[in-house]
Amino acid sequence: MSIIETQVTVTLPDGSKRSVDAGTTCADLAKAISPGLYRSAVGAVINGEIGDLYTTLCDGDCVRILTKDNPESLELLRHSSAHVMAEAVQKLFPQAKIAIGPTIEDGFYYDFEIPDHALLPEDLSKIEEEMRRIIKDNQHIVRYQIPDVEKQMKEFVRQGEKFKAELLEEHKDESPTLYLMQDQSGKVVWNDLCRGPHLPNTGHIKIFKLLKVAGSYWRGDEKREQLQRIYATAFWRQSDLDEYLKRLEEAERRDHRRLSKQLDLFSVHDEVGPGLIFWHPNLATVRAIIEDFWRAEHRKHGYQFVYTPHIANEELYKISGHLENYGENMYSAMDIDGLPYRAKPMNCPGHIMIYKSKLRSYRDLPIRMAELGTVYRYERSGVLHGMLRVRGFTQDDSHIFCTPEQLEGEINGILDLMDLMMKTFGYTYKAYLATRPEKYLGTEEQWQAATGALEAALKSRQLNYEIDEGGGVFYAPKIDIKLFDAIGRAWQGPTIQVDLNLPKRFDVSYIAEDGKRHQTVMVHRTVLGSMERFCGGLIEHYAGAFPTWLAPTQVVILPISDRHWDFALKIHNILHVKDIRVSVDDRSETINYRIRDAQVQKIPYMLVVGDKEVELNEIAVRHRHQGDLGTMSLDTFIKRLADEIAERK
RNA sequence: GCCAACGUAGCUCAGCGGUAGAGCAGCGGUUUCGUAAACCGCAGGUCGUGGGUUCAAAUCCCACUGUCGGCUCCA
Repeated sequence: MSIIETQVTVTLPDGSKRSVDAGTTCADLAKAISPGLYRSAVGAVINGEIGDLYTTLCDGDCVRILTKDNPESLELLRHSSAHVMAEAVQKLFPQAKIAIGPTIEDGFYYDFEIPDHALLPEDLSKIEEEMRRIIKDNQHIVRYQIPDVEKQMKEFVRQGEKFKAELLEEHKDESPTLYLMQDQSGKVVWNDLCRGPHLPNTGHIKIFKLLKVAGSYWRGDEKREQLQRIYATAFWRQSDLDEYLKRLEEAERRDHRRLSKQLDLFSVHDEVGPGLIFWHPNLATVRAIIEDFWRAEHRKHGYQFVYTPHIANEELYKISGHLENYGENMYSAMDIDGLPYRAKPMNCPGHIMIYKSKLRSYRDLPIRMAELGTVYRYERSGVLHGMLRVRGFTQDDSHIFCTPEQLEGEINGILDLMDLMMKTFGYTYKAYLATRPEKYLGTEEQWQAATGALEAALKSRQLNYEIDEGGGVFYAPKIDIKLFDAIGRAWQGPTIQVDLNLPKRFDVSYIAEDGKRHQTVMVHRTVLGSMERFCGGLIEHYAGAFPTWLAPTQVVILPISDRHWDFALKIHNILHVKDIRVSVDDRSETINYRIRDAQVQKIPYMLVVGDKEVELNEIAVRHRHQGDLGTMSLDTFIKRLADEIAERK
């Protein structure tokens, strides 16, 4: 053994340099800086990468010691918690084989194959209990570079850890490491093939919770082994966990399926089929108003409206390539006069038919065709979800036909419209530019031109965007917009695609100034997505309390007793002719009961009318959120209401 | 499609081998009320569908169907 004693120099976060003995670990460094830092240290960031606390420092390293006050340390906490969970599961279910256990946003999971047991929710508390024991043991978590990969491989095979063996085989040339769990005597009680990093010991884990069991596939591939997954989370502070659980509860409270029952919004029927939505009057009202708004804004932005058939000879989808590339999502053919017809899965071929119905000149372009087009797509039964994932839906679909020179301007126009829509509904958003994937159609120049136009438009309006390298579809680069709702959840939003495929397949062209035929540039875009998904999302975004301009019922009049009915009816009629959605609740229930009912129905305004109001010819106004607003004249109220509706608040 | 759980009155749920129960909603009365649930009564279910086990099935078993969570976040 010949350890050469030398010094290495490292840089600390404040920029200062420190000279330490070679072989010094981050832990030693922390101890040298201050005993307090050492006690609270759980890891380190070395040259920008999170690492173990016991990582040996190299000359020139930039080091920052991580404590639980650093947000990055949650990664360590959760990753180590995943190991503890896996150790607990294998202790309780010796047949369990471990797959992978990464950290994810808000927590972590671990996948297992347990041949002799299906995990039940009840098992979670048992596993938690076992985890607590492991944590109490304060096992050391030690990084161990595998000296002999072949030997370790055999060991995994002997243990039946086939997933770990497969992973080791895959990473054998990357100096693979195990993370060992050692008890206080130094005995290795558990290990996992893992690249780390991890906490120095299990004692740091205090606040964790197993959340749910779920199914998954090894490597996400449905042809491979079906695994059982446990989702869980861990935090440093109880208050953080409480807050997280509260967020989950809030999401549940806003669930559109739950609110639908309470507010009578939509239904799905076994007799009819899954994924097919029935819009009840309340939600149909909301939709109709959104559609009116949508039409008005599209008209302003130079769109023309079209309607296309819901079924078509499948020849159309052969030409478009949908049958070939999208056939799995299309419903099977029906026989009409001996010819196969299909329910339409997309609106684009139909719009192209309209475009191609006559010769187009460059002077005609751009042509912006818009349709609230209902389409039917086969979605696998397991993915259906309320209104958010369905089999029949109406897209706010548009196709823009233009010249290459017009493309950037058109993208800009779409972004304008999108921005207006999102602001109106109170969403914030973020843009992603998805570029050419590995498999693609068209030429490199076409991709460059199309992607360039998309990016130029984003840049010109100084919109913040991220590049999603290779994230485009095979026939088009695109801009995807991600929405963030009232509680910060992300939703799939508008999308803009420059199609490099259909114009060619359908020979979509125009006559240019040079008198020659040129291929038309075609852009697909949707701003709301589908009415189903958008309205479903809106329900959750607003927690069922639609803003006044959208509310199915905007005002309910509550006469105190039946001698006030005439007055109530008079108010009702005045509001009704002003196009206010108003009703009178003259049920023989107490006023408190009817107020409560209106509150639960989230009706924006309640007008209470009794002796005082009749005498003064006024109304007592109650707002669903602000409560009693006092008495005012009907004119004052109408003005307030009209302003609110005009402002779409 | 696959794995797991679930399906009882309009809604939320209890019952888990002896032939179905509550609260709310609904309907009929009484009450005529001042800012989040008045009182009394009535009615409502072939317990998702089909088959099996049993003297007896909502309850146990099988199949189907639907709902719900998950199946991308790489050792």
